Amino acid sequence: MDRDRTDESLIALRRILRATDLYGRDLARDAGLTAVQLRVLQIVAERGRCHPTDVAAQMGVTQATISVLIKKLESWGLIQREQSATDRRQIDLTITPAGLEKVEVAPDALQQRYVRHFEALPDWEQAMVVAVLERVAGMLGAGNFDAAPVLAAGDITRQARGTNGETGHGAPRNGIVPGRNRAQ
Amino acid sequence: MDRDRTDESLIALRRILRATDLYGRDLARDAGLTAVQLRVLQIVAERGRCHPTDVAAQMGVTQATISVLIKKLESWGLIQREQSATDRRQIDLTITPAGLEKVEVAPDALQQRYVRHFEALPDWEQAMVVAVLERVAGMLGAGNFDAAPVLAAGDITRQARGTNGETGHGAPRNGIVPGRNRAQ
DNA sequence: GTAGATTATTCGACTAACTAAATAACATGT
DNA sequence: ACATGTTATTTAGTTAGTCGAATAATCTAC
Repeated sequence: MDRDRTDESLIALRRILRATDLYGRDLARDAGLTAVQLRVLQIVAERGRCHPTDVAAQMGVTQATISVLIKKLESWGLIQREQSATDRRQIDLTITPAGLEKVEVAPDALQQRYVRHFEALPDWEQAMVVAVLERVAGMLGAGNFDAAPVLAAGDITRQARGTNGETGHGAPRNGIVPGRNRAQ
Repeated sequence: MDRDRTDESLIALRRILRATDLYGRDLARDAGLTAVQLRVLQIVAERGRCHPTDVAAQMGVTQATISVLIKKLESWGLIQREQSATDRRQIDLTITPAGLEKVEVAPDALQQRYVRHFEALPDWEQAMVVAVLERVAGMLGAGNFDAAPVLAAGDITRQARGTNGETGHGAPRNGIVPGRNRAQ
């Protein structure tokens, strides 16, 4: 019966979402940010040079809200604000290296575990996993904004991989930015 | 090269997470709840008869925080508090039908799209998707609390399936509970 | 060039989430 | 029985996120 199949696949998908959700909540904390702040950062990282209006629209909040979030993130050196050349009312947002590091560091815990298991799979099974995941991503409608401008594949994984286990977070990992306890 | 494979699989996984994340933020709003409130509800739904301490631990907050969240959710009839029989300091939390409805309604938009595509797949491909998703869930460490006590498979999907497209949210969908605009 | 629309920011005010500390009720070990 | 630990709640106070309205700067049409 394919009714059972659909159920099974939904349950498995749910388990995946649940696992990532649990991490997701803690990720921001690990980065010393709130969930909302990290989200702004992620959006800017993905879009690469966008405007406050875009971010506000994508998050479903007003410009006023974004304005103060951006202000904080800029004061921490995580994103950069500069007046647009073409339309001087607008502000061009770009993510800084420090901000990019925050975004990249985030998925660490999840990825490390996953990558370890994945690379232990036999070759044919790896291929199958890739094929299916891409199919599922498509079925979820996640397909469009492919070719992420900033987060290239190598960048995403460079940290999570690498066999030097101890310092999973790369080297510096601390700039000016807030504490890991209280995200002002 | 299996380096490329790992990258590809991570990218696909990322796309899945991104898609669900975008929905995830809006889900709470659709339910007229905040993200945190919905999360409490989800945890109680999964665990089925648990204690505030458990929820607090899982969410990484203090008991005090949970206490007031639970109070609100109870006042809205979404969860039930009753003194434990075995240890009368403890409170047994259970989700109410109304609360369950909130949790189940949530993934609708996502699921409908997914299920539609999934059921259009040829048989062998459905089997493959199920197998891989379960493997991935295991690799992500999502494996343990299987056999969800409350959310049985049928319940999860009964709403999302069914070809009557228009009223995707089932019938009643509105009880006493807060508005969809401002989640007090 | 002037009128009207857009873009971003600031200000004031409100709510949700969170904590620490105090309290109350209950359990447990000795 | 008593001391100690656990569980949940309340209280008071902090912070972050959010909005609406007001403001300033700038673009666009006419």
